[in-house]
Amino acid sequence: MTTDQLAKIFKALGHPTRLKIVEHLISINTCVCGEIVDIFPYSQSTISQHLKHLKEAGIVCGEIDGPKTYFCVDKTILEKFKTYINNL
Amino acid sequence: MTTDQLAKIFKALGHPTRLKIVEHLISINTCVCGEIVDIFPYSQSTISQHLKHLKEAGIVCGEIDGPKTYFCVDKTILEKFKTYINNL
DNA sequence: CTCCTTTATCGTTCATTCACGATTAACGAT
DNA sequence: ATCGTTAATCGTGAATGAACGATAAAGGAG
Repeated sequence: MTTDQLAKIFKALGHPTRLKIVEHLISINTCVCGEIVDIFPYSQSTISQHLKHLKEAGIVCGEIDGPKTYFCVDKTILEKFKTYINNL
Repeated sequence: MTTDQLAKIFKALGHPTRLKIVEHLISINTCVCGEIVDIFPYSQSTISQHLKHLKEAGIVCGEIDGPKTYFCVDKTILEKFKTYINNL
């Protein structure tokens, strides 16, 4: 992983709401956008934008299934990220 | 550590230059601002701002010694940060 | 005291981010 | 074919960030 890729992940996690979204995704493994909207005091469009941000950083992936999208944390990337930090 | 504190650290590391500065500080333990300015293609004021950002996030500390300031990574905070990530 | 070095801060400009409501797109069910 | 649900995108405004040059502050050397 390049420094730029790592910095992108750090940046994506550098927002309280996005960090909490990732924590939530890890705890329940997978969920749809609507569930996250229900938990946080932000609009659907805001949550969708945060999820997009996390996806673009590569730390989260989404699978479209009909009108829903199932989001989950990319564990391969997360492990690489953890390894990087542990080597700091 | 609260989510907000953690997010601040993530955010501080979420810029390629700042991430490289932290890597450099870890590798040489401590150094002054001028050394960092010499390494990166940015002005003194820009580097100083990045260091301020890192200090405000708590991941870096600076000790004033005469006209110089010695910067280093706060290892206690770094360890707490690592622990958090490993528990993800 | 004056000069030089070192770092911090100020003020500016341009770009990006955050949050929102409104709209669009895609799909399922009736 | 239409309606309801779900999510993504568009467009906007306010706030923040990144980089710079110029200036200020603080200390050491002569």
